[in-house]
Amino acid sequence: MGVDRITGEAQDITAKISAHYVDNARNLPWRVPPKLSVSGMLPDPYHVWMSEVMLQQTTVAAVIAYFQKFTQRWPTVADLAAADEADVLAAWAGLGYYARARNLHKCARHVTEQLDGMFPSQEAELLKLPGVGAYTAAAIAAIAFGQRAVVVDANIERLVARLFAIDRPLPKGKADIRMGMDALTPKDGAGDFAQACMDIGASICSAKAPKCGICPLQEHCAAYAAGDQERYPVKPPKKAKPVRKGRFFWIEQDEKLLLVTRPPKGMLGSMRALPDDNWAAGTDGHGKPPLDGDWQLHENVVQHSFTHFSLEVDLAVYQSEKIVINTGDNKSTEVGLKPDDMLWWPLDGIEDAGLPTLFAKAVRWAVKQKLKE
DNA sequence: AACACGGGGAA
DNA sequence: TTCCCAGTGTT
Repeated sequence: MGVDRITGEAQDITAKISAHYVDNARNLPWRVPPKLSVSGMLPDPYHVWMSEVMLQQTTVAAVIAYFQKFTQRWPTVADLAAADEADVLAAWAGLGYYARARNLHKCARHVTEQLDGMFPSQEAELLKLPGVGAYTAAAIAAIAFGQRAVVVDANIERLVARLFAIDRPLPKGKADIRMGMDALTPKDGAGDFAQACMDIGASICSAKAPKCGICPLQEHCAAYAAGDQERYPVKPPKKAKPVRKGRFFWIEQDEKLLLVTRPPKGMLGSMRALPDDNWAAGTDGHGKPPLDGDWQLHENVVQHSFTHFSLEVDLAVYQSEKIVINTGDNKSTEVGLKPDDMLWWPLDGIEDAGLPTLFAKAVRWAVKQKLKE
């Protein structure tokens, strides 16, 4: 069953999606409500860009608080460009996929310094910006600039795959899905139309237990007609997730905790962290502490799941009285700690250090242990 | 084309 | 547990 089966109904489907949006749009902080949107009002491109980047592989519920925090702290793209990268990354901590935050800051500087603070309005130009891919470029062009662009995110992927019963598995099936969305996308109001589709995808055409009974597109849906809704979109089988072991090192002195800044690329790149045994390199960590002394080992205090592996974490606590770390020169110490990347953070305000969740979990465990003693 | 890249919520 | 989420960049 192909897209062509349904093209005759395309305008009908489009009209029903648009109509549904008028009364059922989610009220989201980066959005212009449909009532205002019809009179031509467009949202701030900075807000659209910020929200779209945050929403990449991330649920709306998780994004809202971060969006509020970022736009209050950095109201314009120039403000964000003027910020230190470390502050932006710390503010992003907990949201995940930290390359997004590095690219966000890089993009803000590019737009501010090279583009006079104006985001491009054309999809092809948007696509050149760091952290802006096919989806985000189309979304910004349509939502912030009123361009006709074919927007395909996970919601729309699912909605269209079901509507047309697209059998070719992803990622190849993405081309069919895109064609279907192209056939539906109106010349005017593509931004609201995309958001309308996403809302239906999120609240009706959900991944599990879709609410076909209240779906305005029920009579047009090929998957529903076949009683096969949950089969779409067809995806390839998933790979098994290996389990890896790693160790964090707790070094405390004068009520301050030793943190490091991680290397700028790869896992949790450029984020502040506890010193560890290099578990991120692709295998189990080596387990060796970064300096000589007495260590108390606590096994398996944290479990954490990443996209492609799970991690079991031990925490080794430094017990020796006085810590001797030569920070006088700029060489790597024998133990693998680079003075430039080290910082002592008051335990008191450790929640402000901007630690990714993995390390925040270990800190919470350690603080809790200490209270019990 | 396949893989790396976080974290939380839902069932 | 497993699956999924307003994907992008690298190899």
